[in-house]
This record gives sequence, C-alpha cells and structure tokens, in this order.
Amino acid sequence: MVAMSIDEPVPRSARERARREITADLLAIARRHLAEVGGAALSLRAVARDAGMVSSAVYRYFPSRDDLLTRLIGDAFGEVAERVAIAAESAASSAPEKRFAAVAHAVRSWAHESPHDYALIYGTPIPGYVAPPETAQASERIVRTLCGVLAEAASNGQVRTDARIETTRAVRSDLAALRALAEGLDDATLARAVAWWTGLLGHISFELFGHLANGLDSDPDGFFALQIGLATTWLLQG
Amino acid sequence: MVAMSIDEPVPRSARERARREITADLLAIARRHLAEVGGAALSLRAVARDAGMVSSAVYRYFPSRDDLLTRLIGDAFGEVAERVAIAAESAASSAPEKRFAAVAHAVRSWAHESPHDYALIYGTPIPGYVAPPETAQASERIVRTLCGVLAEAASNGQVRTDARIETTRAVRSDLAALRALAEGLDDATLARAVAWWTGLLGHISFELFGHLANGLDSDPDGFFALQIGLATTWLLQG
DNA sequence: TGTACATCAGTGAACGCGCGTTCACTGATGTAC
DNA sequence: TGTACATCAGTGAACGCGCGTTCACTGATGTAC
Repeated sequence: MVAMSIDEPVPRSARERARREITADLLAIARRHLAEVGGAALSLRAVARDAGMVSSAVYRYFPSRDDLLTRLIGDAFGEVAERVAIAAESAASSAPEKRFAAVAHAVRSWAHESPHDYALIYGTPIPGYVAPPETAQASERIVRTLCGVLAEAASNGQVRTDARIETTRAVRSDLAALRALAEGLDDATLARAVAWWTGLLGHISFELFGHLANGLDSDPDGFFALQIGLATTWLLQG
Repeated sequence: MVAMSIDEPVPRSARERARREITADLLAIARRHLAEVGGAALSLRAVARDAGMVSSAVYRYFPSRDDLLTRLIGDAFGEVAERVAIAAESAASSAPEKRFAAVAHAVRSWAHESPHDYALIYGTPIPGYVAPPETAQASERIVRTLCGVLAEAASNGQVRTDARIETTRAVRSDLAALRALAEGLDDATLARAVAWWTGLLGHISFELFGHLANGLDSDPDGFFALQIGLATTWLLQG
C-alpha cells in the first residue's frame, strides 16, 4: 500500500478511486519485486500474477513494461533526493561536517535498505532504456541541497575557499552554472563537492557490489564512517 | 583472435591445438558480444551462431553459460590489473602525482574502450552469480601496485604521513593487513588511498552510467583530469 | 426515477520470440598393438 | 605400416521455460436524456 500524495486532486468517481488504488497496488508489488529480483529481471507477468490479475490486464494501468520501470526509477530517484534533503535539514543547526556526514549516512542507509533501487539508479543502466525526466529534476534537487549546505558553511567562514585550480574553459563554465545554485563558492570547492558526492557513491557501490570483500569488510560501518569523515574534512578544508 | 600466453604448454596433438584455437575463438566472440549487448544479455546460443556452430556444440568447450561469463569476468579483471600495472611502471621515474594520474587515466581509458567490461566488473552484479577466484587475485594485484607506488613515494618523503585517524579496532586491523603490502604507510594514508580508488571508480561510473549528463558533461576529459588531480593532491598531501 | 448507450476493467487465448540445457547420433581424429 | 578400438567434436531435434504484447470478448460501472 502506497500513501497517496495529499495535493493530488480528490478522485471524483468510484471507478477513478479504484483505478488509483489498483495503480498504487501494482506499483507497490512492482517495487517489492524490484527489491527481490532487481530491475533487469522485473517481469510484468509476475507483477500481474502477484496482483491476482491476468497479465494483459496490467496494460490498463501501464502502457508497457518500460513505462512501469520508468515509474520505479523516478520514484527511487525522488527517494534519494528526499533522504538527502531530510538529512540536510534535520542537521541544519549542526556544524557542516556533521551535516555532510548526516547526508552521507542517509544515502548509504537508503542504499542498504533498497540495494536494487540503488543499483537501478547508480548501477549499470538497463540496456535499451532511457532515463525519465524526473531523473534530472531529482538529481538537480540533490545538487541544490548539497550546494545549499556548502554555501551556508562558506558564508559562516567554515569552508576554505582560497584554492586555485587549473582547468579548461568548458569545465569552468560548467562549474559556473553549478555556482548559480550556490553563491559564494569557488571553482575548487565546487569541484571537490562533486568529488565528495561521486566518492560517496563510489564507496557505496564498492560495498554493495562486493568489492570491499577482499580484506576491508570487517567493519563496513566503521570503515564508511572513517572514509566519509576523511572526505568531508577534505571538502571543507581543501 | 586472441593471443596465446607464451608460457602455456605447447599443445601436443592437432586435436588439442584445434581445441585451444576454437576455445579462444569462442571467447573472442563472446567478448565481442559482451561489448555489444552487455553481460546480462550475453547468450550462449548467439555466440554459437556467430561461431558457425550449433548451440549444443559450445558445451564441448564450456560447461555452462555461467562458466563462460566467469571467464570473461576473470579476463576483464585481469585486464584492469594489467593496465594499472603498466601505467604504474611506465611512469616509474615520474613524480608520484604523475604516476597516480597515469594509473587513473589508464583505468578510465580502459573503461571507455570497454564499457561493458567495466560494467560487468564494477557495475551491478549479474543476478545469481558468484565471482570467480581470479577476481580476488586481480584485485589484490591492483592493491599491491597502488600500495607500491604509494610506498615508494613515501620512502622518498613525497607523502605526508603524519595524519591521525579515529576508527574502530576492526578497521585498524584491516588497514594493518593492507599495510603488509606496503611498508611505511600509516593508517590515514592507506585509508585515503582506498578513497582515491573508490573515488576514481565512482567518477568513472558516473560518467559511463550517464549521471554527469546533467550539466557537467561539456568536457568530460578535462573534468576528469581536474577531479583526479584534486584527489591525488589530497592523497599525497593529506 | 428509469432507460439506452458509452466507457472501461479484466479475461483468456494466442503470437512469436529466444533462451539454457540434454541426448542420442555420426563421422573424423588419435592410440595401441 | 596397417588394423581395431577409443576418444572426442559437432549435429539436430527436442524439452520446458518465461517473457512482452495484441486482440476480440464479457460484464460491470458511469452518463445523458
């Protein structure tokens, strides 16, 4: 059962209400399957079976399997963005290191709770598949949140922003566009922020996909805390 | 056509020679397919077709599809390890920043040349699949190479090794095991080296899996150079 | 309030596909005497 | 060097599977007069 967004218009007819409910049920079942078998193996027929429907009936709700997957990917992306935002906000009054640590742990917790969702987004793309537009929105939201935290820290003088970098004009202009989301950050800091984020996901992927297994897996939580601590110190102090 | 390792025993009979050749051909075809469709979609039947064989004939050479995949994964892992080793060696006389940069670029080039190989190893694991033992060997080889470069730099006084870290006993013991591969490195440096590596793969995954697409993709090469430069400076200077 | 028609959810059968794997077989290559 | 038997590569048919998607259909719910 999936909670309905509050701001959605109230369904007028019983038919429409039923349609919403069943769509939500199907999505919930699909999410459950996704969590069990992963995105590549997600089967429309299996979802239909689980919903007590004949497979063709699902086509009343989703035009194709790809469309169903699109919804799931969009949802998962939204979920990360949401967790990041919540973590940043709930640690709003803390020191910047703590806020970044909170964000990192939130992302990692989510990834461990829903590894297949994580893989769907940050793992190998599903062949022949194109990302839905929600993707771009959610990832912009994440960028916005991170830049926000960083900018606030910077305005409190808690970020060293005197570093120089050498790079191409094209990269500089990309970074300038990024700066529009967070005034007062220099290129080096922005670049480090991106590295912080890709490093975070790199670490999580390593963990989840079994590469830490060779000798660094005695205490994954502790190791993660250590790594993200080092990275965050670097991010803030250059 | 795949080059045969020189140190393999010379095949005695014509039959054995044929067997080796055909095995190599099949592997080459499988690699080509892998490069085109990815690991999950790799099909024994398609490989057989391409080799002008009936599908059941492939079973004379590989006991199962999983076994074929195992070989490919093992090969790919070996390939990364090899590239890393070559890069480290060919830049042997350079400054440590240059050597790490060479390694990073080598890994990235390989990933861009063979994105499906990269995905096979560092992307979402194929469901219901267990990594072959070559995996562990190759990844140990990589670790060994990186630690070697780092240790050499350290012995020349080119690495700052005075940092302290706080972490758990378990993590400390994992790092101690890692130190066995490279004397003279402190825990902080080792931890940063791991972060350097996971960050490198995180960045490559971001690129390859399409996440840079949102505004940081004007000059991927330039951006990578910038990022790996920052990370390497951090690794060496704490 | 009641009837006539339109809308829509869900059924069940079918299409066409490709897959991994098994198995009894033919015919060529290798080996022992 | 020649023959008899064993080994092995490759064939072709078959098994059993699950998939996404289409289509004509029944029967229930909604709408307009």
